[in-house]
Amino acid sequence: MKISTKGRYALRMMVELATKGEGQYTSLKEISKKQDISVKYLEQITGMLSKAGLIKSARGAAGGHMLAKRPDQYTVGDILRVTEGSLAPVACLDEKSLPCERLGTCATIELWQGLAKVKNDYVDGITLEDLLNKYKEKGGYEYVI
Amino acid sequence: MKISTKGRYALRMMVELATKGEGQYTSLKEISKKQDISVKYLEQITGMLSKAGLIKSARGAAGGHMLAKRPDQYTVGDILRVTEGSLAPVACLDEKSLPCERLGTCATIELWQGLAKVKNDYVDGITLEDLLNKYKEKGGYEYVI
DNA sequence: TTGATTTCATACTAAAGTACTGGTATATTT
DNA sequence: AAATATACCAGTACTTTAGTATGAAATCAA
Repeated sequence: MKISTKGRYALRMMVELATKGEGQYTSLKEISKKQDISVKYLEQITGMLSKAGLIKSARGAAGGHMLAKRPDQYTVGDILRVTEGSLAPVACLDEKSLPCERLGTCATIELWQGLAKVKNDYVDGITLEDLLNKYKEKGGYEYVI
Repeated sequence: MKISTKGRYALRMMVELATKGEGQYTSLKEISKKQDISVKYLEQITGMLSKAGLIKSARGAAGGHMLAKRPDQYTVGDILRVTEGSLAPVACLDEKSLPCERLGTCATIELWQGLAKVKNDYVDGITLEDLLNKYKEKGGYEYVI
């Protein structure tokens, strides 16, 4: 019942990207230093986010990654669902899952549907901008002139 | 981010125990048949529930398991926290965990605390009796005269 | 054009967690 | 004593997690 490092690191990386001005690329090397996560592992995460269209990436010497939208346009749910897969607490609620044969007499399906809903509603009520503001508040981001 | 079989089976078993009158033992053999879960695996789950005081168990020929309280006295959260451990989405929120060294600048701790709260509040708002009623509604429990 | 930098795409691996099964001991009823 | 039933401890196969390793491809600067 835990969020994996993929999802947690993805949020930390997105916050880091959000500290940069629009149209500016940030390299994984830099994020790796600031967030203490290996470049190689970050690459896997940017792969997911890039494929899902959440970030734009550019190769080469001056390349890196940048947000595809403004920080307030991302919810935490958007980012977690890409990196963690569905937030559903049971497999039978996943989109790709086969219908459960116990569904007819299942006493708990509404329970799980409800739990999925409160989780999704909660993470969709918080934006990347909210996280960025927390980060600034706590001084994790040094203001640069 | 999934509930494991331990938690799911525990709920199904508790519902099955709840169908029985007060003071009446149910054997794992019977639950195993009705819920199609191996007796051996159910043993592990009853072990946890028994240790936590959620059920009373008796060995011997007429033994089995029974609820320690009325169905409306259990929340789903009570049962899940025993079998799944904490519902916290990140390890640093677990009681026994060491304090996170990143806490000072962590932009996401409030996010995880909030998610833990909505999850716990939700599962604590549903009782075993609610599940039992669903089960009866759906005909999973045959009424015995 | 060469070299440095950076992403992209897989493959691999060690450790941990999940979902069980098996065997023995113990307790109770008949 | 025999049958029934849980309790407890161990083992095991499988999957997932959390990375690391290798190398190719693209871009830019000198």
